[in-house]
Amino acid sequence: MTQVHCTPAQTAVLQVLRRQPEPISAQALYTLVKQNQRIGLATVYRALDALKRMGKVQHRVTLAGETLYNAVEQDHHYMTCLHCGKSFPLDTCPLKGLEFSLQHSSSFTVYYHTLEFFGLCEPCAVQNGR
Amino acid sequence: MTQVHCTPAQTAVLQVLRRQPEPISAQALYTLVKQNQRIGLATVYRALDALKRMGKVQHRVTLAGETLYNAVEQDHHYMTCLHCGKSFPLDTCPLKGLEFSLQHSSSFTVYYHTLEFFGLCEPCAVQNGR
DNA sequence: CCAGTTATGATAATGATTATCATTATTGAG
DNA sequence: CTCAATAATGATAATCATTATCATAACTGG
Repeated sequence: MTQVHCTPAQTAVLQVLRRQPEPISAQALYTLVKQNQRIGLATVYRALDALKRMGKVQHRVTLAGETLYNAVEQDHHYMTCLHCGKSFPLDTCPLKGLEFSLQHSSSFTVYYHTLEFFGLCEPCAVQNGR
Repeated sequence: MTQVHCTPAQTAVLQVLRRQPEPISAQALYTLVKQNQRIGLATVYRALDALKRMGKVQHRVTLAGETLYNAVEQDHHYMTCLHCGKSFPLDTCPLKGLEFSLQHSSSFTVYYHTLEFFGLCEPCAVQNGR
């Protein structure tokens, strides 16, 4: 059964996450939260998962296979270079303002979305013959 | 230096991938390719990476942390339930037809994008009190 | 035909995430 | 308020997809 209230750990994790200007990994978050209170790494993972299912936290996965989390309030989107791996933030979400109620079959409740563009950044494109 | 020509392994991987109706994992692809020729798992991963950098293959990561690949020709998008993990395909890409040349700073060459919606599917939403 | 370079395979190593399990906190009935 | 049942937590072992390593095979240009 999906819980309604947050556990202390979840509250702590969410609180720290909301202060981050950029999406952050579970491990990095673990380090930050631990500065203020006793908490285990597993609990951080569990909290992030629960918060995701509550629609309060969203995630994306880097090319290195690391999952990054951020509060849903900040909807981050990036262009990521397939060559050097760097990510460049977009200033707006291209989906902003579009109406998707139609698209989302009435039976699915959307909490958040992940949108990312992949390709080559200028330096890498040049360096590789065009 | 980014290569221009495909190696035999890359050609084989791409060929099999193009036959798949759905995005598939590297390991599953490995099994399929191996039915026709001698190939190593590492080579499949290397080929997929190279094909990605050539803009011929795109990827997305499941909630289970598995990376799925598909030929760029088929632009798949999904709604994924955060509770049961099932993915439901969208019939159209919401970005279709939109113009992003402005969005993509002229200096970034976009090969593909990944768009995914997360939330709760009907059954899971009901089962969890709304 | 050979030297140098690139691709490949098999397998060991990596590392983020998850499972396990004993312990602690919480909650509700009485 | 007190105890039993349930949920949460922490420490750590286990998992498993992906990557690194390294010896071998294929290819390329001269």
